[in-house]
Order: sequence, then structure tokens, then C-alpha cells
Amino acid sequence: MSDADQRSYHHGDLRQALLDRAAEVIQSRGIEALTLRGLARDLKVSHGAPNRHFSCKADLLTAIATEGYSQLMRATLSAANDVGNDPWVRLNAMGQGFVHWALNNTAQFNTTMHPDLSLYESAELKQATEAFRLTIKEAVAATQELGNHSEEDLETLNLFTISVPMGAAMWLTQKDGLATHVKRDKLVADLIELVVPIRNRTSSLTQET
Amino acid sequence: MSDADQRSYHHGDLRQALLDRAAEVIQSRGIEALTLRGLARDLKVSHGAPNRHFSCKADLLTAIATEGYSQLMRATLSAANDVGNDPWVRLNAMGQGFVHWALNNTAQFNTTMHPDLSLYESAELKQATEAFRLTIKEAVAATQELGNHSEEDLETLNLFTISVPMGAAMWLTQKDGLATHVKRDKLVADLIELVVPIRNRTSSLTQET
DNA sequence: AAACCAATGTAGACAGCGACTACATTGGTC
DNA sequence: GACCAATGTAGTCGCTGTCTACATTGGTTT
Repeated sequence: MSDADQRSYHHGDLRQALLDRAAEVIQSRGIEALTLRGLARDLKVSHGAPNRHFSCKADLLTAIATEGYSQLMRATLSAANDVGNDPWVRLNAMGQGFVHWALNNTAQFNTTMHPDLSLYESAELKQATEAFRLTIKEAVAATQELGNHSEEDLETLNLFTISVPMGAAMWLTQKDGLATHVKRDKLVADLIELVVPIRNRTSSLTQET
Repeated sequence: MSDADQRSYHHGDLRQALLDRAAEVIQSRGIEALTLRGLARDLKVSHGAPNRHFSCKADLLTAIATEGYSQLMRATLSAANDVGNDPWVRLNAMGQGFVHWALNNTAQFNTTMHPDLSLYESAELKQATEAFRLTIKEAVAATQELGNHSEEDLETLNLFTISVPMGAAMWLTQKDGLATHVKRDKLVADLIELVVPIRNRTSSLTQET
């Protein structure tokens, strides 16, 4: 027996191990092929062990989705904070951050957006979803106050701004997606530029005066 | 026994009946809750009957998705043909047609975009997907030739144009989506206007001269 | 009209799965 | 050291997908 097999009766962090392994399975064989018993086999625990952490399969998927929205929010906010205080530049970065997170975490992204989960009515997932939406909405509102599509209804502008990264992520994460891997970063940058233009422009902070 | 029960040994059109019932089940209980045996029970046929038309569950979902892309293409082309020959006006109508089809056929839309299906590698689905993409791409190219974002790469512009309806459909078809039912049509129209503006503008066909 | 046959339905079997139960082991707390 | 909640194990049940053998049908060929 190798050292790896010398586990104690308790796994230690089975919950996180299940989440991690689930993402791998979804990535390679799809959400439908994910089974709690399969995860248990992969992690060398009994078939009932996963139920101690997730009451059912939908509960596991919901946990992945909740974490997905949380990571998505962190990724977008992190991208914004990397580029300073200009609301336009920040919003642009957030759009790119959204798409890049989706492309780098395909399985989690797909699970996060799985339409079945809204039927499960999880309070945690709902909260995470709302928190993310609010983050985007505030960023959009900040640019609108500076004159970005100032004549548009905020709801419309918000939907527009969030639809482009979402739609792009949907198309690009598909197999045989619309773009090759090489030019992906430039494509994403050019795409978001069409929604939140920041090139050939002095800082809005100076324009603001 | 009622007349409805006086069926012959053969169903008549079990395949289409399965597809229709599947959409209903997905709508009300989600893709994960869809079972071939459940469909068989609902349609009063034996549990093995669905296998004569769909070799497995993935095959059924793929058929729904294939039909979904086909309907999506017809819906967008139909919307374009309703508004004449101006490429901008047509593309605008196609965007709205996309979103409206998704909102009116939520279950089919969700199934059509199900990420698992790309793992199944169906030739028919691939063909339907490509046909739809080509339809959009040609419409985008037609507007670009008339000067719509003429400086942009066609691939970027295509992704932009198709991402907005896709992203909007994803958000709006979710439970607790971003918009209420009443203002939905106006919201969609305003949204697409941001991507393919046609208001306050004379016909591009006259501008073309 | 009778024979034929591919399409389509039925019935049974099997392994795998989700979900539940009773029981076992652990580590921390009084 | 006793206790106990958290966590893992093992067994069971009904349901599912999928396969196989068999039954029924309608259309085609002769």
C-alpha cells in the first residue's frame, strides 16, 4: 500500500474533494454522466458517503453553481481592480474577466448556468446569483452616470452589458466554437470593446471635469 | 374505454409524440428529470418502445436540439422576411426573433444549448448548428458591406451580434430573470437596438447610393 | 389473394443509480 | 474517561437505461 492509501476512517475534506472531482467528470463526460456513486468510487469512499455532504444530486450541482457565481463575482471584481478607478475601464475589464473565467472553468460555468437548478429553489444559489447581478448592475450604473448611453434605460443597458459576455461564453465554450484558441484573447478584447469602448479615449475621469 | 384508448398496436407517430412530451417534461421538471421510461408511461406504450426511435437518452436530447436549431433558423429568417430587404432592419429583426423564439420555447432552447450534447458528436446536430451560424453570419456580413462597423473583423462582429441575443435569452429564460413579463417585448427591442441600430435612420438602401 | 418482411411495439432481464436505513468509527468536549 | 455529533460503511428498495427475444402490423412482391 502506498502512502496515499493510508487514509483514516474519515476522509478529511470529502466535500471539497467531491466538488473538485465533479468538475473533472462534468468536463470530460458531461453533467448527465455525473453520478454520486461514481464520485464515491473515484475517491475510494463508500457509495453512501457523498450523501453526508449533499442530500441529493441536485444539491451537489447547486453547490457547484453557487460556488460558480461566487467565483465569477470574484473574477470580475478582481479584473476591475487590476485596471484602476475609471468606471468604463473597469466595466470593460469585468466583461473580459467574465468571459475568461468561463473559458478557463468550462465545466463550472456550464453547471452554474444549468437551467434545471432554478427549479431546485436553493436560497444560497439565489443569493449568490443576486450578488453577482448586483455587482454588474452597479458597475453599469457607474458608467452611465458618466454618460455611457446616458439616454438608455438602466435595465436595458444592464441586460445589454451582461448579455455580451454571457452569450460569448456560451458560444466560445461549445466544442467547435466560433473561434480558434490562438486568437481568443484578442477576440474577447475586441468583442468587449464593442460593448464598452475604452480605446482611443482619454480617461473619463478627466472628461468628467 | 374511450375512443382515445382505441389505439392500434402501432402508435402512429410515437417519435413526434415523444419529442413533444419530452419538451413538456423538461419545461416542468427539468432535463435531469426526463426519463425514457417516464415518457413511455405518459404515452401508454411499453418501456422499450422509445428505443425504436431513439437509441438512448442522449439521442433523444440531440434530436430535440437539432430540431431546436432548425426552428431557431426558421424563426430568425421568418422575422427577417417580415421586414423587407434592408440588411440592417433584417438583422435587427433576426436578433429579436432569436430572443422571442427562446422565450416562447424555453424548454427546447435550454435543451438546444445543453453543453453535454457536444460530447455526443452527432452529425445531424453539427450540421443544424452550422446552418444556423451561417445564416447569422451572412446577415451580419450583409450589413457590414453597407458600413455597419465596417472597420471591425467580421468574426468579431459576428460574435458580438450573436452573443447579445444568446446572452439575453440565457438571462431572460431563467426563473427570476432580469425582466418582468409586461415590458419584455420593449426590452428586447431596445436591447437589440443597441447592437443593430435602425431607429432615427433613413433606409440604408437609399444611403447606399 | 397469399407470402413476405421491415418497421414498430411488447415483455423480461440485468447492472447501475439515487435515496433511505441501521450501524460503525472518529475526533473533539465536558 | 465518558459522551456525542459528525462522518463513513453496508444493505436495501424502486427506478432507470439498455439489451435481447418475441409479437404485431402495414405495405410490397409475387
